[in-house]
Amino acid sequence: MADFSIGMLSKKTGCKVPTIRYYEQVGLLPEPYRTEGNQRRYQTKHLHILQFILHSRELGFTLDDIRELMTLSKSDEGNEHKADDIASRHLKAIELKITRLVALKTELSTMLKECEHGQADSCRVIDVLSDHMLCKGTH
Amino acid sequence: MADFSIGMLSKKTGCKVPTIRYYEQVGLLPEPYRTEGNQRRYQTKHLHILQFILHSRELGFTLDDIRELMTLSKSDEGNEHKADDIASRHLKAIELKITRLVALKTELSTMLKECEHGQADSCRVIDVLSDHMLCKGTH
DNA sequence: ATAAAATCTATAGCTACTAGAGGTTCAAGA
DNA sequence: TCTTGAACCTCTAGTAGCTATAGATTTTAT
Repeated sequence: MADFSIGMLSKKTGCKVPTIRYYEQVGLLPEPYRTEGNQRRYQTKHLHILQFILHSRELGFTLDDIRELMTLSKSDEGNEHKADDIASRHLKAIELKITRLVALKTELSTMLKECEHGQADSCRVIDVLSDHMLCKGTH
Repeated sequence: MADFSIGMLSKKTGCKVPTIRYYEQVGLLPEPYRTEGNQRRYQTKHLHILQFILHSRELGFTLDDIRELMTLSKSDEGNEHKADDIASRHLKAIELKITRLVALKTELSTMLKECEHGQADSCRVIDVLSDHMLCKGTH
């Protein structure tokens, strides 16, 4: 029931202390009250909000996205579609990233395999990087 | 044969002018000579080095990686394995990123699907984000 | 009462650029 | 040759999302 310090909030959430202060500074986490000695004291509501932020971050949402999602969740009905839009937009971005990374992975593995199969002193990593033409059609 | 301006180098490579100056500033691209009026004039060697940088960046190497790769390519033999190491390390990092992104993608799609199949006003995007327990086992 | 641990603010640093201000130089046409 | 406009110059500050440091204060435990 007792309110808790920033260190406790950090332990409960796994979020580093300076990061908590940073989220407050950029307006994501509401300012808690202070002790007479000016230290922050948090309540359950702060815990929930911080968890929301952290979970959204894990899912790759930007702080701006999160800001928007939070105002949506506070305001009246009819905003679900907006939250939906933000999430779908984000999903598309992630799919694109995956596609690109898989292509990179392929190119890198090819480069490394060529290296392995050559003679000991013919590793081509640097040569391949120097020469665009050696890329196997991924760009 | 003629040496060329920064704008020309930019056109030849697709790299923006301020970015070229930035690469010079951080020591990746050697300083070219200057005209009497203090403008940069590049030669073919700069073009090749910049292409090396850009290609490595496309493959997701950091500027520090690239710096290391470039010193390796300059120095004596026996360094191929180091270049190899950098590349394999990088490949592993990419594979990890892909795994994580695929998990994210799954979680996001699930979230969005739950939203679609519910009644019109029961979109759960915000609720799911608020509650860690609703994640389907991806963390 | 004291000492250690935790907290406070403020500032600077990180990556890899990008944008802007305010001034100079170059190249081409008249 | 002169002029004009595009391209160039340097320098500073801003972006995202923190992290690290310094130096001072407060809280907690003994």
